[in-house]
Amino acid sequence: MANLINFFETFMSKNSIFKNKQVLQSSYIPENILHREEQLNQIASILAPALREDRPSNIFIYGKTGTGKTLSVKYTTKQLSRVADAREVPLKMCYINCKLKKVADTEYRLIATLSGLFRKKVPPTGLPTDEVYKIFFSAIDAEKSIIVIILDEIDQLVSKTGDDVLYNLTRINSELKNSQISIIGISNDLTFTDNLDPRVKSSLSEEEVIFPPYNAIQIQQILKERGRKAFKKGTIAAGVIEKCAAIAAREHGDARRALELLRVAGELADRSNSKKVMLKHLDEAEDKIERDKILEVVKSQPKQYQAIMYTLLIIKPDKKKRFFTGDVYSKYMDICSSLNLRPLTQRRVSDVLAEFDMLGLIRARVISKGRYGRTREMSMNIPDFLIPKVKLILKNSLNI
DNA sequence: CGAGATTCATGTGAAGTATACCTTTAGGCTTAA
DNA sequence: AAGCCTAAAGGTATACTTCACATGAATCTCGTA
Repeated sequence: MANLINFFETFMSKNSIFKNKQVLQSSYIPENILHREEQLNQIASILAPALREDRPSNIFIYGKTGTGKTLSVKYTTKQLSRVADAREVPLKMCYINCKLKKVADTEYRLIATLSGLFRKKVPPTGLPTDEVYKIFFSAIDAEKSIIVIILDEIDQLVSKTGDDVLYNLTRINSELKNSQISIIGISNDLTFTDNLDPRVKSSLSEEEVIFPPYNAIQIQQILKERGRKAFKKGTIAAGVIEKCAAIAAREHGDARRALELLRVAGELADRSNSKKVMLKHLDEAEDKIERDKILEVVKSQPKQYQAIMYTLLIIKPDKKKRFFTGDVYSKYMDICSSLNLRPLTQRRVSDVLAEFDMLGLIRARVISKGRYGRTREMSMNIPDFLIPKVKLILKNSLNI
């Protein structure tokens, strides 16, 4: 006990190198956004008519991850609704991330969570989908207002459930008496619109905004700006920002990654009682981020998925080695029987493996081996140094 | 020797099933007049 | 008689299974040079 009190005391008296760590969190919205003037202006001028209670055009936004799409949209809509509030213009913004499982990854759930934002609770299952539409419909049409629905990572939704949802959403306007909705779709898949129903495509992308990647210099400026607010003066060693930017620029100019890197490096520096963020902290941070991300994904998988993941690790944890669906499935059957777990069918396992590919846990592609059939060729995408740790987690969670 | 047919192992789409959950309805019980 | 609670009935979404067909290049077959 005494030890811990001591620990907390020193923790508090020890001065952190952070001034305000929040600034580096990905949820943080700075008051001025660098290098996105053009995009911000575009979005703002498209949305501005909302203040005169006209329906703004639908917007389709694309650009790779970490190019500031979400940030810019949130920033604009936040300012816009501030003005709207001041002038008592009825304007409502709904931000939804379609990637989140159990939140908005099916048509039903999307409309359900949307209704939830209007204080109309919808049960997680049981209602017919059109019933949910009706609930949503009456919720938004209850009083006159302009509603902007922001669908982040919209490509995820469509690839899983098709574009009917979008069609229904864009069509809903003609039925509404009081309100009008417009949709902002955000996607980081540039080819996303290609497989879209032409009607949906044309109405969703009445306006388009493109976010190009940042270059290394721009990322540096962003990092400096945020670093200045986040860290106390003189706590960043020379070259740290530069290296951080270089690492991120290597990955198509992903600013989110750069900021995360800087934050985690700072945390590591703090923890090791260092007075400055050093270059070595960056290296450590890179590992830690990757590790945490993967461990997080693995931990949050359902049991069956974990069993399959475990099978993959047993088969060949080597990054280079290739393996096929057949190998995986037969081994998986073994593991299931030794675990007393009812095995899924091969059909299902095939889908799960495809999902692992999407999650980046494995790399997979479908190949034909000619006379020897056709299969999914896979290789592990989890770095070697993490394998034992992942294995341990799975063992724990599967009671092995 | 080369064009076309064959073959294998599994991908993939569609339809069916089990489960968990929702609303509605009918019956049974209580309560108040 | 009206009100309230409970359990059964009837309905849905979702995760998974079952069924059946699609794939595509290595290999085989067979006619031809």
